[in-house]
Amino acid sequence: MTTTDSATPAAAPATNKHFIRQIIEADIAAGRNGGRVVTRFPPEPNGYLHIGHAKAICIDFGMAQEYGGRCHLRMDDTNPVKEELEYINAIQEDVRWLGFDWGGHLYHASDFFDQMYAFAESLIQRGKAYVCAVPQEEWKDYRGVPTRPGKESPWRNRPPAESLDLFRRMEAGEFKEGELCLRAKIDMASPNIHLRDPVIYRILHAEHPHTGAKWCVYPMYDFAHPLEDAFEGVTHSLCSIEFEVHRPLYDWVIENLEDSTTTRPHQNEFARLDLTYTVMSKRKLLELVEEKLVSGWDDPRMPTLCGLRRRGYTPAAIRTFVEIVGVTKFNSLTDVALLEHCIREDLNQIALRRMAVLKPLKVTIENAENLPATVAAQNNPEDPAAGTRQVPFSRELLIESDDFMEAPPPKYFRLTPGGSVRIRNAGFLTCTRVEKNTAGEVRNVVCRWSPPTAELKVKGTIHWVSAPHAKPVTVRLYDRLFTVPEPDGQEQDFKTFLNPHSLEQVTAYAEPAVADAQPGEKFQFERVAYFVADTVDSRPGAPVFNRTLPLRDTWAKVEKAGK
RNA sequence: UGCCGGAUGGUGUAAUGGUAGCACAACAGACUCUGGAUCUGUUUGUCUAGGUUCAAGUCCUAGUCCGGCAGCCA
Repeated sequence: MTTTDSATPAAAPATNKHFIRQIIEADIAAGRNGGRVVTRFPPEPNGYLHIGHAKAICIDFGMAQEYGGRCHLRMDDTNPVKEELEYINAIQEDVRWLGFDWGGHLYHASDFFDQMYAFAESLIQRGKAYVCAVPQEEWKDYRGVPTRPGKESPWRNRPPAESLDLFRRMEAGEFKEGELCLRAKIDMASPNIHLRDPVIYRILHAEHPHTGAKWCVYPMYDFAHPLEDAFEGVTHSLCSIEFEVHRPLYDWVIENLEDSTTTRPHQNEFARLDLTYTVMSKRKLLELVEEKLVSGWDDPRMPTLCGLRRRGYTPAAIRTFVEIVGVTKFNSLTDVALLEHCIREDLNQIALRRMAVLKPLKVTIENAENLPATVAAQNNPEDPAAGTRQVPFSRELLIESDDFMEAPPPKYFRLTPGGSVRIRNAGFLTCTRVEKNTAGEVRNVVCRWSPPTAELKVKGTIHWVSAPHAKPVTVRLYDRLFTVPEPDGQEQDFKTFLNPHSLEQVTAYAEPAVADAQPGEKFQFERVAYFVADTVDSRPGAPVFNRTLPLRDTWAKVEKAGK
């Protein structure tokens, strides 16, 4: 966690009354569940959270906040084969970083394994579930396909007492994985496959990260999820649209719950977030990590929350982004430019300004008699409260090599032979001559300096650092991870579209104040880009900077258009 | 070809029978000690065909296209 990300426990202000808000308001108005609003964010701890999860988090926690309710964080750990403790901790850190608080309401699906097991027995006793011995290879055949009904298992009408006995022996560990399973007895002819006697408990001889060796039978998602919601008193179970077809089963479980005192939760579905120039599936992100195409889950190019955090994104920007994107059932693809807009807007307000030169060119001042030793510079013109600092000045400066051109194109406002330019916070430079190396390259731009009071008419301002005072710092220039808007869904593998230039490391020369940057601190290197001091590789006095994203560059556009 | 969803500018969304609006992007201009920021303006849209109505993005009918569902994953 960084020092400058103040985790404001508030969602972005509501911009529109989307359908989830409408549903909740109608429920409150109708007095359903006593007008209470309880939501939950239920990640499976089998991977790191990404920007897509951020949408769900902002909705789940945001709705609870907005309507005076609460939101539970729940680890959906019903499959010990895939889940790990490492993820459980990372998930909590990420949700907290995003600015949300679950109070004392941290749950695990596994907290309710006893109750779930008891409920399963109850279903058996009521003839609503049975132990099935159809082997997995044959089950496909029994289940049928969406267009054709399935056929009933030969064990479907096994007496409850027999099923109960077998189920208890399953629980006792008497059977191998896959040998038996517990199914709900619903309707093998249903057009909804999820209602064709779905498996609700399976045998898994696996150590569970939370319950250890206590169980060898584990509930399936479709059975466990509605129960978790009911047991926790969740009123609004908000999830993504691929669960829409599961809703009848969700309702079946809830309706068969005998305890009428529990809350009656309802499931509502919204579309997932998808972004251009990235991939979002856990599988593909894992692939990038495992094949070392990125440095890890927190590589600043990754769309994971830890990656975005390390890249310099702020929680506020992500929350605003999610609010702007909105909530619908339409499967959309959001332009990553919108996310970039949100982070630019936030960073513009909060990032301290500094000067740093990425591709240095030497400037020598010929009239060195009356130079100031330092000049004052505002830390953030957008925020006067950020104060000012003194920046050392001298007769030898470094400027950006792009800021000098011997033969400038039209509308070039920077330094040119015989021309003048303003240097940020420190007066003006007028180029009197240049010195070149034997290859004919400009190595030194000799200038006459004029104080700020000179009021020279210039169109441009450039940044600079004093050469003898400059601190070399490592700077990582990150760019989009992929070269095409939709690396997914192409004919070729998504990895063929990896951007070979997504990371370029250079040494920049910065004003001295930059050396004191604390890990996680955010800056704008004026006229260049927003940067964050890396939380992993920075050392005291030797920060490493990650480029969050470049400043808008109108000149680059003009230049490109001219070509 | 079964079931469940969905379709509004390039992108994301709003309008809940009454002037199709907002944001991003793009483009043009103003301003500026960041070619940043800010401000102004411009371009571009209701999937199709019928119907109801004084009035339809919205309601009805038929179609088209897109997404999801056939793990003892979540």
